[in-house]
Amino acid sequence: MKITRNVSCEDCHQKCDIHKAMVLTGRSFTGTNSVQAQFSKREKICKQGDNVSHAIYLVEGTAKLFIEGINGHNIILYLMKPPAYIGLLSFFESIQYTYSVTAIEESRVCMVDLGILKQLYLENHEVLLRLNKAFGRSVALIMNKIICLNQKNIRGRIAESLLYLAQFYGGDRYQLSITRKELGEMSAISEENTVRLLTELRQEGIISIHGRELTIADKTLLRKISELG
Amino acid sequence: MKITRNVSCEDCHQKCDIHKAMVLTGRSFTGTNSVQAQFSKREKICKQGDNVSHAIYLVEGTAKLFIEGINGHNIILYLMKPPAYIGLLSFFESIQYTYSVTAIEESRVCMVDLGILKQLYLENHEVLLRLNKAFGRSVALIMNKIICLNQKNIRGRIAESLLYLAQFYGGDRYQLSITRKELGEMSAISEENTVRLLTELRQEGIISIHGRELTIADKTLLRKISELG
DNA sequence: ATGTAACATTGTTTTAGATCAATTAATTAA
DNA sequence: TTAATTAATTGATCTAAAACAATGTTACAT
Repeated sequence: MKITRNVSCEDCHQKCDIHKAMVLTGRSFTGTNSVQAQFSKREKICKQGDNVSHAIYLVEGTAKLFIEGINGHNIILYLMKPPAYIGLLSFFESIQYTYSVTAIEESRVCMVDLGILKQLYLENHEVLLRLNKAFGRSVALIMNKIICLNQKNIRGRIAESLLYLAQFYGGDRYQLSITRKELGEMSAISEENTVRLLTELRQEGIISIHGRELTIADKTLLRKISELG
Repeated sequence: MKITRNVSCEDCHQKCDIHKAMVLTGRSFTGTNSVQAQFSKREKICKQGDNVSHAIYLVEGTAKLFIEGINGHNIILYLMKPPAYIGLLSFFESIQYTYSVTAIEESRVCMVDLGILKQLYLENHEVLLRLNKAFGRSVALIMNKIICLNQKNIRGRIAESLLYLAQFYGGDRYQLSITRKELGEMSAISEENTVRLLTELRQEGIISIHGRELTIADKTLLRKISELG
């Protein structure tokens, strides 16, 4: 982590939700102690078990949100791109993070003091409502993940992950920013089986793949596989 | 389901969060269309996929919240006892329930029109904050569930479920209100293996069990099993 | 009381998917 | 430019836990 700037939001040209709320309530930006930090690939932005001290907002780059399990066995719940709250799920009840976030591309985040955010939503429930919605979206993703991981076989799970990525990257042809191992961690599949499944899907003409570039050739069929497992 | 009363909250002697908020904002109770309903054992209170039209509040009894998976394979996320919001996780973002809730004991719920709740939190962010906290608690449970189901072996999973139940019932000796099958659905274990594991734990002197009455004899060891799998 | 349906138990078989092992390819750093 | 990591691939083996099967038990309705 490298602190890029120690600035008030005034000087920031990323107009995030929190900034908007501050303008709306006519609050002063001085003394907000907002910090912008840079994270390089593979660097941890927040760690499961650590105290939640700031609301972290992803401003640039890509990151993965995952649970650290026993003997280094992780589960990636979802990927994130800006704008996105990072320190969100742990916000209202937990004091410690229940998950970790790691940059998978060079990323920039903004860290806002929790106290300020709390004062803010006391004055303006719009902030709270917006936080809530983001919250709700995360939960929907997680609920879906539970079903997927526990009800589908590995074929269905990887199909679902590939469809998720298409949505995430915004197209049926995308450059994977995650490794095979990480793709496995998204789907609770071992690295080896992840590779085997990709090969299988390629041989069946459902996807085509060259290194990290992946194209979904037959989306209908991939959806079917995702549904039926 | 049997509608017990079609009353405004004035006549209700269960002073729930929503009621408190209404008093606080000085709102009228007439025309709130709140409905109280009775559900018998095994009856569904809300169903995955159905539209969310009311905030449902558990007033009496016990219920299980679960995801309905493929070929009748359910996952119970947690149990609920009053006071608890039932139609909560789907509240802010989803229009359809992402889960089902079934009474496992004779239960009574209160159904409050969503529109009213929305008006209410616009006027009083305390409601929203309280909803949020309940929300956060649920998420914490769910996050934990994901780890458990994917990182632990069946022995660790059932140990965790038994510890959860001790907490839920409020003691190390409790009358199981769920069947073996349901205990399995809490832990993603087949009914048969659930029985086998219970027998195993009994033979090891870690629990003692007579029909539906279960006593945790060695909590320390059970915790160890839950941790190490 | 008696039959029916829901629940519990135990043994056997099967299999999906992990783990192990070994090799090749691609990045990254020096 | 070449070591040194890190990532990808393929085959062989192993095993945890599901599925199958059969039987006993309890609870509930008529």
